[in-house]
This record gives sequence, C-alpha cells and structure tokens, in this order.
Amino acid sequence: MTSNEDRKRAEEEDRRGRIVEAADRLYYSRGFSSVSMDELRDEAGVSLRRLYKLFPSKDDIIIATLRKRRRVWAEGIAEYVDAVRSPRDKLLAVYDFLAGWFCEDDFRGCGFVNAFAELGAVNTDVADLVREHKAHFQRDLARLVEELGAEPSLAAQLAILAEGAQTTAAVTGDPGAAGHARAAAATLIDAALDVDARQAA
Amino acid sequence: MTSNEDRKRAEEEDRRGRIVEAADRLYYSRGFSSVSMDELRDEAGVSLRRLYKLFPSKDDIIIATLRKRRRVWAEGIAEYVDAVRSPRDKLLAVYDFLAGWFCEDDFRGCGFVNAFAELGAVNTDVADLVREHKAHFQRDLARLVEELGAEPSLAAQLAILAEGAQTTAAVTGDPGAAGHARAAAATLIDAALDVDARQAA
DNA sequence: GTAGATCGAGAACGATCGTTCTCGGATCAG
DNA sequence: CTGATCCGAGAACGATCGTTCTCGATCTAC
Repeated sequence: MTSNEDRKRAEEEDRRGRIVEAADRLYYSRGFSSVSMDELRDEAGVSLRRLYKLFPSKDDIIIATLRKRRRVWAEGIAEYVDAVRSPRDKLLAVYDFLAGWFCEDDFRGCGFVNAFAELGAVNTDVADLVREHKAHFQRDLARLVEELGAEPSLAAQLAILAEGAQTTAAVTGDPGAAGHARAAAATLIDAALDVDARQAA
Repeated sequence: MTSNEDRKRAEEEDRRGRIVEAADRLYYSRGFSSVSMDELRDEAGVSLRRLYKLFPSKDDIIIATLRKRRRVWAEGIAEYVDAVRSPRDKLLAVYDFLAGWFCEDDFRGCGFVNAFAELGAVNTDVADLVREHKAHFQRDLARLVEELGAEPSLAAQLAILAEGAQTTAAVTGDPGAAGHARAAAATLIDAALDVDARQAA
C-alpha cells in the first residue's frame, strides 16, 4: 500500500517536472504573458485539470520554472568552476560557462532578467526571486575574489561583466560577448592583483 | 487658412507627444502587456477615439515610445560626452551619465532590454529597433576607442560594462553599479593603452 | 444661422485569457 | 461484479483586452 502511494508520489513529481520543463521552454523562448495555459497544456501533454491540480495558478508555474532555472544555472556554473583549481581560473570559468550557453540555439538572454523585465514590476514573488538569484551569484563571485586576495569591488565589476555579456549576447545574437567579457575579466583581475601587490609593498 | 492648418498640425503633434510620454511612463514602469489602452487613455488625458486616430494600434504606440526613448538616450549621452575633451574622458562620461540615470527614482533598467525581453520574441519590429539601438551605441563606443588608439575589442568590453551596469542597477536597485562599471572601464582603457604602447615599442 | 464635420464619453464587440465545471469512460477497492 | 473515485477532453465562465461604434454635443465654414 505504501509502495503504491510512493509510486503515485513519484509519478506526480515526474509530471510536475515535465510540466515545468515544458513551461520553461515556452516561457523562456516567447515570454510569459504570450504563452497561454492551453498552449502549455499541449506542450506538456497533460490535461488542464491535472495542470491546475499540480499548480494552483499560472503564477505558481512561473515561479516553479524560475526555481528550476536557478538550479540549472547553479549546476552549470559549478561544472565549470569546480573543474579548475585557482581562484583566478574559477572566476574566469564563469565566462567559459557563459560562452557555451550563448552558443545554444535557443539562447535568449538571462531568463531571470527577462522575467524581471516582464513581470518584476507587477509580481513581487518574481522580483524577489530574481533579486535573490543575482545576489547569490554576486556572493559566489565575492567569495572567489576574497580567496584571490583582491579588493571586494572586483567582484562587483566581474558580476557586471557577466550580466552585460548575457544581455549583449541576447540582443546582438553574438556569442562572442562571452569572450570579450572573459578577456576584460582577466584584465581586471590582474590589475586588481597588481594594485594589491603594489599597496603591500 | 494655411496657418489654421498649421495650428492643427502642431496641436496634433503636441498631443502625439503627450501620448507617447504617458505611454512611456506606464510601459517603462510596469511593462507593456500589463498596461491597457484604457489606462493609457486616462494617463494621457485623451479620448480612446483620438488615441486610435493618432496611433492605429497599441504596437504603433510601443514603437513610438521606443523611438522617443532612443532620442532621449542619445541626448543624455551626448550631454555628458560632449562636455569633456579627451576620448578617454568621453568614454568614461558614459558611465557618469548612467550614474545619474540610475539615481532617478523611477529607474527600472534599460527600456530597450526590457522591451526585448517581453516582446522581442513575438514582435519583430521591437526586436529590430532594440538591436539597432544597441548596435548604434556600440558604434559610438568603437569610434571613441579608435580615436583613443586602442584595439577595437576594448569597445566591446566597454559596451558589456555599460549593459551590465544597467541590468545590475535595475535588479539590485543599487546605483553604485555605475561607479563599479566606471572604475572597471578606466582599468580596461588604461590596460589597453599600455598594451598598445608596449606593442609599439 | 445652419449644415456638416469633429469630437468626447463610453458602450459594445469579438477575441483571448486564466480558471472551473461537466460528463462519459477508466480505474480501483472490496 | 459493483460502487466510488479519478481522470481526460473540452465546454463553459467571467474577466480583460484591443479595437470599433454610437450618439449627443461642439465647433467650423460660409
């Protein structure tokens, strides 16, 4: 009996996952308000009834897609950052991750920034989630910058580069923005270390 | 008779301007799809009938607001860039302009990026206009970088900084992003000039 | 002054949206 | 097998949207 309930729970979780994936595909590629629930139902291959049983409202699905996207971002970044040793390489790995992402054919900028632009002013939950995500990213950079032994403002500069690369790549369609951001980051890192060394002397 | 027609033409242009200003206020602060034509009518203080006589559709108003915003951006940038002499100062003036903008209480990021995020995938005219605007900005930077005598890739890096500063300031609400971007820009400019000087030697 | 154009206010229209409800069939427990 | 429960397909609902139309008032030209 319990195993039966477990199976149901797993099935439900599986379907939730498929719905969120379908929703993210549609929302990310076309925006939130231009995708109807009917369209999401078709893409996810579930009935409207089940859709609303698993997610009480469209806003809940939107939040779920952003949460999923947050996990995917964290894993993607970690894959690149954990692959190298030095704090400097780890910081630069961020832009290597971006370079790979920008080359995907469905790339359309930062999903969080897009969500913030479209819904941030009218949906507090979305705005908060986006703010949290960006703050988390900046904290990650700040930690690496601290390990590197550079001033904290370097982290803010590197975050701005990553942010600008995403927007630039999205609008111009040129994945090369990642390379430019990486080169700029390397210059800034080295300059920050030079300054620190000079101040120590 | 002709003067009468001129007066009418001027009145019409005046009203078009007020409508675009009202629309830009609403669209920029809350997004495009969440502002109805009824709301715009109230904000602009005109009748729905006149609204549709002056602009055949909501999409036309959206495009008009973006065109207006493009002019305002160009004038704002020029005000800062033209005030200083050297190419280096002119490049840095861009971030001073951003710093002032970020401090306005209604600042909510780059209106073009927001438009691209919300409508770019479903409205070709919007996407094209945003792309054009960003390309124009990058050309302006490239011209200054050339005057400076640095490699062209510096312009791409500076554009990414400006882009990232806007997004970061919008999401975090911290106007300090402009200062960080400016400091990074100064470092990148000086590094580029050092490299060029070293290569020339 | 008056016919005709023009206008504002807002009702009306048709489409679309998010959400709920209906109903006939499948599923499951006992 | 049987009664109850759950489900999918899609109709239905109420709200909202972009857009057009109505109608009575106002203005204009002569």
